[in-house]
Amino acid sequence: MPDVFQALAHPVRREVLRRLRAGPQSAGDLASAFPVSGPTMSRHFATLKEAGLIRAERSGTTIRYRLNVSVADEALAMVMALLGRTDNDKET
Amino acid sequence: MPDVFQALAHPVRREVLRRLRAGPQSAGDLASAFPVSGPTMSRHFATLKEAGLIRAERSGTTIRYRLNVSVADEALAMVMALLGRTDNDKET
DNA sequence: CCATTATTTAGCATTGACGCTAATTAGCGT
DNA sequence: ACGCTAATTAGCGTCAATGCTAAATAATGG
Repeated sequence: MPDVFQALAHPVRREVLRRLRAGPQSAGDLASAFPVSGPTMSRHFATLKEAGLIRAERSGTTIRYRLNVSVADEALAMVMALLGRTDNDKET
Repeated sequence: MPDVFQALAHPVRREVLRRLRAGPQSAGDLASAFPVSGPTMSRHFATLKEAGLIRAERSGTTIRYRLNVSVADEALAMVMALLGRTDNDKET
């Protein structure tokens, strides 16, 4: 799984993930919500896909993307392990 | 707050954060734990500092870094908002 | 098979990240 | 002031990420 953190590093990709939390969406619909070209969006999808965060599913001519919940959960667990509290500190 | 996600995107910086969870540590001690030059480490510290994730504190000639718990908590909350479950899905 | 729509891949330019060595700043002891 | 140690800033390569337009692939309908 090629670096989930790298995939999260770009605002467009984060927004894609946020939109996919509401449910699956086609590449086209997703792409039209951003001020970048289709090919560029396609590359962002590929990055998210390689990180395992989303999955593609063909439906005729359109491709529907959806959040890969298990990997998202793993990523969240990693971040918690990294930044989460352990009752070692006590300040702002 | 200059992109926390960008700061988390590099493995060395993540490891630094992980080490700082155990408590404050000097720049030198921290740096000697990684196979990169001091100046490079210094830049990583700067990135983490700009993201607000760590704080510097001079102690004589040495500089001690420590996790900024409040920002770490905020970052964690952001990731949870991004990837956390909402009871909308039901699969692997 | 050709046209059309949806999406990705190819190719290219620009920008930013990363890492190095050399030089600089900062503090302390003599 | 000088020298020493700790750390950062400056300057410079190199490589990866981002974004574009143009071309290719995939699926469907006539």
